[in-house]
Amino acid sequence: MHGYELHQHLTETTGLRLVWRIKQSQLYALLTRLEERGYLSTTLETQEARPPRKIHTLTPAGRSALEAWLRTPVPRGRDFRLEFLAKVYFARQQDQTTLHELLTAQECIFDKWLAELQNTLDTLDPTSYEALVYHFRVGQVQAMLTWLKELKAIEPGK
Amino acid sequence: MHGYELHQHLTETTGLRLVWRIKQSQLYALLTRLEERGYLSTTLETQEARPPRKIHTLTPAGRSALEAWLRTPVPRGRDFRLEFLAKVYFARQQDQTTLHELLTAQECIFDKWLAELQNTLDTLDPTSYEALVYHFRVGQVQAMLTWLKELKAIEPGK
DNA sequence: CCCTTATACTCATTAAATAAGTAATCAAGC
DNA sequence: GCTTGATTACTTATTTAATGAGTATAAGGG
Repeated sequence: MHGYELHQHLTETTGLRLVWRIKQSQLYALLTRLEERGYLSTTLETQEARPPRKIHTLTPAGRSALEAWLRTPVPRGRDFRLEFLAKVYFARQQDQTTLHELLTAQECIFDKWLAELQNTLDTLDPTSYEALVYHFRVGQVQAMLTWLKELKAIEPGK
Repeated sequence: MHGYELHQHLTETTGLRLVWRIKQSQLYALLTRLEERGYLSTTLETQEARPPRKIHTLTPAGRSALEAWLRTPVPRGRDFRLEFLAKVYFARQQDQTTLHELLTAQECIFDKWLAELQNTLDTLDPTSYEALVYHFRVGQVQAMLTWLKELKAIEPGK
């Protein structure tokens, strides 16, 4: 796909735009960076009377980086809203197994984190600011965990 | 306070560092920006054999901007984790009324947002990616709302 | 015929964040 | 007594992300 077309997909067609919005100029910059890093190869498709299209294709390195990325859960809660939901977007387009494994891996990470949070919360003065922050985090992680579980239940499982 | 001291407070003493971490160089940059915008006034305190301290004081404009900021709820959920929790940090140092009003205002905004989310969720194909994203958001907002309510109940409220 | 919209990409600028440095003092250790 | 390392206080350079605006051309609509 060339940059222009890709941008159209991202702003119109795709559901991905719900979680990941990018301006045109930023996308172009991103594409050249991805090429520099060897994830994309680019060929020019000249047209008469229009600027030539840069057709970008995933290199083998690019494809395997993508595959790896989309199987890896995110380490921190703050990456969930954007990055993890993007992973889910792509994982759903692969087989259901990929999605299931992603969800389970993420659940596992959050289970551990939740336990840690609960632990430190217990050590804190319940009237302190710290306690209030930890209490908030516990709530957020719990919400993410129930969402993960519900999604696993809904999806036409493996 | 001068920049160095402020940075020490932010990395050691304060509970604020739980939600808001800043590198030294970034803090200095921020302070000069705040001065440029008229929120801080700066005086030099020369010492022998040490670089002079820049003592920063809130201008009236700065103080009132702070007051306004800390009474204003955040418009979007993604600003909650960092910005809203910071507001709570400062609001707790004022009288309890300020905190209570902040919490209530935020609750009000999220109530409306939740209703909107529920509405659009109903119109969506439940197997679509969009539905899944909205479902997630509903969960997050609900978690924030219960946290807000619990905090209101706990604080020695007016 | 003029004005808008679509096509396709570029460039300049601002803003945010990190890393790394400076240069002097003081305390402690071998 | 000489080095090592921590403390004080602020600077500078570099990278990265993000925004905004701009270019040039052609097709389509009133």
